[in-house]
Order: sequence, then C-alpha cells, then structure tokens
Amino acid sequence: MIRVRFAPSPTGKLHIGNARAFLFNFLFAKQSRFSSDDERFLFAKKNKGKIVLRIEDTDRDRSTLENEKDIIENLKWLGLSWDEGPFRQMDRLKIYQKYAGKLFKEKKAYYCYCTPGELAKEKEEQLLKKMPPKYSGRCRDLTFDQIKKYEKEDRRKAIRFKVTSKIVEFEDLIHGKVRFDTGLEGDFVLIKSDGVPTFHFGVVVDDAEMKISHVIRGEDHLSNTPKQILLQKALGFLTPKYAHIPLILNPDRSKMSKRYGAVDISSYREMGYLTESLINYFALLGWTPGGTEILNMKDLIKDFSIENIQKSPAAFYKEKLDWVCGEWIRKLTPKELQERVVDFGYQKLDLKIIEIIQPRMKRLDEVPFWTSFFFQEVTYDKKLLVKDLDKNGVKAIFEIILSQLAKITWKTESLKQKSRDLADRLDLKFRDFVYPLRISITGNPISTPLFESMEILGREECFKRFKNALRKL
RNA sequence: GGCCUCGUCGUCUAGCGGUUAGGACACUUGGUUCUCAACCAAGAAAUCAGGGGUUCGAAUCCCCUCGAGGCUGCCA
Repeated sequence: MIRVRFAPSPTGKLHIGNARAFLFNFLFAKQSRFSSDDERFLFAKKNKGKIVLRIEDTDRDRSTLENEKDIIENLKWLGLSWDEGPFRQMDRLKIYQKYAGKLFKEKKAYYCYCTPGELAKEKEEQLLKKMPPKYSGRCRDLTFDQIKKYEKEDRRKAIRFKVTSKIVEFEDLIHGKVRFDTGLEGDFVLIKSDGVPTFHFGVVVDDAEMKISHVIRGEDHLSNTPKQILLQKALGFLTPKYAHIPLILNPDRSKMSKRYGAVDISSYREMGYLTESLINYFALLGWTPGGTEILNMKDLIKDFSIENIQKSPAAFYKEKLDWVCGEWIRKLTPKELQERVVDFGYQKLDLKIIEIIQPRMKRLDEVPFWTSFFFQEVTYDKKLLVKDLDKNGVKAIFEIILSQLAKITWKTESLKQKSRDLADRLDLKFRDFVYPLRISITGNPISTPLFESMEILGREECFKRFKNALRKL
C-alpha cells in the first residue's frame, strides 16, 4: 500500500515549493498508469495510495494558526485533497515522549543539560579553530554527581540522540544511491527542553506511526535523511522509500525568495491565475510529459512518473506560466469563463463580451483592462484621436459615421460592411478609418474588436461617444 | 571550512556510446487581420560549465577543476 504525506510547517503561507511538493506526492499516490480497458486498471484503482496531511507546528515561535489556515485553504483551492488529517504535531506530544523514553531506557539517548549559551560558545570555539561545528557530546557520559549538580541548579534538559558513527547509504528514487558518513554529525536533539520534539524526531516517529511508505519532499531534506534513518534503525522502524525533488529557483538561479517576486499561492490566486494553470505549470517544473505540455489533473495522474523527475533545480519562469494560463483560459467554454470571472470577484459579464476577451486573456485580472469601457465613460487624451490622418480627416470620419449609421441595423456584420463602404467613399485605408473610432469608443488603441464592441454597447451609447470625440477635435 | 546534490539554447527540457543535438515558452520575421490577441509559417538562439582521460567514436562512461544550491540549530 502506498502512503505518502505532505508535512508543511505553518511558519509561512503555502508557497510554490510546498504546493509542488504536495502535487508530486498527490500524483504519485493517485497515479494509475493503466488505461481503463487494461485489466490492471481495477487493481491499480483499488490500491490507490493515500495521502496524509500533517502540520509540523513544533516551532512554537514561528508557527501560526493563520498560516495553517492559509495552507489548508489554498490546497483546497488548488483542488489538492488529502485522505487523512490534518494532524498537528503539537497534539501528539505524548507519542514523541513515549518513543524518546524508549530510546532513553535503551541508552540510545541521554539528557543534555547544556545551556544555549554554552552550546553557542562551544560552536564559536570550534569555528575559530577551523573545526567543523559539532556537538561535543559532553553530556553523553555524565557522572551521577554531575547530574545531581545540574538538577540542583534547576537546569532545563533536552534529550539527545547518541549518533553512532557509520556509513549510511540509501537509494533515492530521484538521485539514486546516496551515502553519508554520520561520524561527521554530532549528537542531535530529539526532544527540546520544553518537551516538544525537534523536526527530525517528529518526522521519524510520525512517518512510522502513519505508516508512510514513500517520503517525497524537497531536496533541502536530502542531507537530513541519514539522521532520520539512524533514528528509524534505533527505534526499530522500517525505512520508507525516499524521493527528494529538486528545489525551485528564481529566474536568475538564486534561491527562491520573496524578495524576487511572489512565492505564496495566495498571491498567484490574486493575480488571476487559473488553478489548472498553476497545477499544470508546477508539474512542468522538473518533469516533462512526452507530448503536449497542456495537461489537466487527470492527464497528470495518468502520465506522471517519479522516475522522470529532473535531478537539477528548475527556475520559476513566469512567462511560461502566463502562456499555460492563457491556454487554459482558451480551453474553457465561454460559460465556464464567465463563472471564473465572477468567482474571481468581478461582475458577471455578458457572454458576448466573454467571447471577445477570451482569446486575448492570459489571466483573470486582465478583465478590467479589456472590458472597463463597456461600463464607464471613456477618458482619453484628444491627441490620441489623430494619428496618421489630420484633424479634418478625422472629423470627416465622425461626421460621415454619425450620418450614415443612424438607421443601419446595429449588428457587427452590417456595421463592418457599412464602415468599409464609408472608408472607400472617403478614400481611406480601412485601418486608418477605424482607428479614431476605436479611440472614441474604447479610449485605447488596443482593444477588443471594434464592431463587436459597438454591437454590444448599442447605438445610443456609441453615438454619444462619437459626438463626444467630435467635440474634442 | 566539512559533507551532500546538481550543471544541454535566455528559461523548462529531450537525449541514456554513432542525432544536421529535438521540442516548448520567450524573442525576431512573414502571413491573416479594424488594433491587440488568437491562429499559421519561417528564423535566430546550446564550443552540451571547463580540462583531462577511456573508446574507432562521448552531451552520454571515469577523474580533476570551476560554478550553483542544500545540510552542517533545543528552525523545519
């Protein structure tokens, strides 16, 4: 049985890296690479993996409920669901203490009475001597008297793990064989002096308790893995399979950070990216499908394979995300787009409007740019009206338009036909003829198609704007 | 500093001993067109980080160097 987990710590909002890690876990758990007519399909479906959500909130200073909410809400928004949880580590303290007690009894762990100050000093001295910083293990074999003394001083104590020096080797699903010498590690803390487990201990205990079969997480945890394997061995746990996915970088290949641009999912939501596009793009970061790059969740579940994940980190390239999102907007039916626009917080648009903005949009937040002229008076610099023609030429256009369109059927096709005739009559290129009209109607040299827009606006409103333009000239 | 991981067009990547090093985004040009998009066509863009090997032959295998990132916490 495949069981994976997503274990964010609520010290920040759900960000791109998190979301992608969840996606990869999700896809791995849900994948069934057999088509429905393959007899193995049913088997695969029945044995689909489970994904558990675990909140690693043991950093009491930085974890907030607000962040936890953001994480959960945005996962849901992305359409990423989980089968079990959320479990909070802070609700499970007794479990960790139980296992720590076991290690203590078996003399695989010990109490450490060192103060933060002493530890810092020790490290500083090592650094000064150009030695690798490593806990000396001074509390490892305290005498009875020393312990008594420390206890009398009322020192707080943490529980440390005795690191045995050996070569730890494991097979990473993405990187292949990786080996570490744990002799380079000092004894590390299992339970902090306030009784809360550290990251390493919490992870190992929970992964075992939750029967996690595959740990799929960011590559920043690769170097942490040997410590965790050591712990698993000491506790008699099975070691799960590991897959460390490459990190996401800024476009300049520096470490992804807020400084560079948006990293939180909520920001992308606010920018009007479709969830489909975000999911699609995240999958593309470090993984390549064989054929088309535009894939929905179903396609991804079908085609995704962990072996094809790239080893090297990928830079987050917004231009490509924009393209993916544009593709997704064009894949929607007008009715669907209409709903998305409303969900995003704008007013409900007439389907006729939707149809003309759809091929032009990359993101939902472009709606005002394309449509505001439909709903409010346009303001523009009168200089805009005159481009390749002189003032009198432009005047002539408005005059002829006002007189000739007064009774015509107000439909795109007839408007276009009539306009062509009028352009001919004035001996003007159609584009030159249309240009000032576009400005007068939309206020912008870039807009939705003129005649479609005019049909939607209606004769009365259009005439108002034409007259307005004429007055400006 | 030590340890680990990674290194193919600007970006995401295909490639797994013999390819004109392929595709996608972005970019440029042309077509279409009432503008902008969309769409179609073409083009530019990679001394495969560098240097040594192995081999008839290396982006692919080995070694070294360089560069980037990660870990080295009573953060996760």
